Amino acid sequence: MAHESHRNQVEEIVGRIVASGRRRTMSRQAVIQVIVDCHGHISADDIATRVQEDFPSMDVSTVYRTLETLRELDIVDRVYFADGSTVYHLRDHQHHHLCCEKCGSVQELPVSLMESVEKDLLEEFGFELHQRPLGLFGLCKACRS
Amino acid sequence: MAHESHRNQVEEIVGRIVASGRRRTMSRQAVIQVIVDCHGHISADDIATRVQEDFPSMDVSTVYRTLETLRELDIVDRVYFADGSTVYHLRDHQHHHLCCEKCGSVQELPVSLMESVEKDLLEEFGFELHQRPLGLFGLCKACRS
DNA sequence: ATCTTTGCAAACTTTTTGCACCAAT
DNA sequence: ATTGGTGCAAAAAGTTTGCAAAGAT
Repeated sequence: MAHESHRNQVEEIVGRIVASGRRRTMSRQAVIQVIVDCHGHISADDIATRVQEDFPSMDVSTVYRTLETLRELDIVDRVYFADGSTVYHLRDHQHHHLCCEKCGSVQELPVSLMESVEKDLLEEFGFELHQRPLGLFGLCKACRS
Repeated sequence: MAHESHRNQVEEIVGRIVASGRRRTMSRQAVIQVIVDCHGHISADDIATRVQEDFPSMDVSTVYRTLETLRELDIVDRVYFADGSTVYHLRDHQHHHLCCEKCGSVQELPVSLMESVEKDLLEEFGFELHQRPLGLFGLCKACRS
């Protein structure tokens, strides 16, 4: 099952935290578990809600502090979507997002699709694009038909 | 001078507000003046600060309410940048933004530069992109050399 | 005179911080 | 026993709202 197959990944990430000289704690493990399980992007508040199903005493501030630690270690990225929402996702998981304005689905988009733009920007403007993950909005295939 | 040449544009926008059945007020005129004068994007807080130079009693809430009105009338757009900041700009002024991470300069980018991506998304994913103004980050020409 | 808009204060949302207590090493 | 991490409460930062007074028509 899904949970089982993610255990190694969670353990690997916890290992990196410990290797950095920080401590192994339930809170950190739980936050990482949720991020790994969600297979994509998730908001800080949603992480808190899900973690609190198992650990009701866990505070949002701990979630934020854990996310900050994970960002310092380059394990997760924080992404500001074009609709104003803020989400987090694993860093090994580099991609943009196609968000459907109608059904709310989010589809991943390989960074390669922005490469032509990256090239154009450099040639026409001398601007070196840093590929921050983007949230692009529109209508998905299903909602268009 | 700049102020002089913008007067007509400000007046035209105020005219649209009046035409919509709303009232002509100093607050609205001042907010529009600042947005027109800034030639681009500006945050709600910066608008408030600049307006307060002339009208010290003007409250931020009035700025937000005015911005909401201007958005309802399709006069300004609100844009969420990829760095988490929120800015407003005139709607006739459709463009993306190239924000330099080093010097903070913001350069405008015609929507046409995303058109190849728009086409690719439709062909490869069946996704219909709605061109919301984007804030793209990287290094500008000057800072690269 | 009427009905809209404003200023002020207060609420709300999201994220950060100070501090005493608890837990991992 | 230390030092780092957590919960709680409170503070910031950004935005929205209720209400009575001021202003535009």
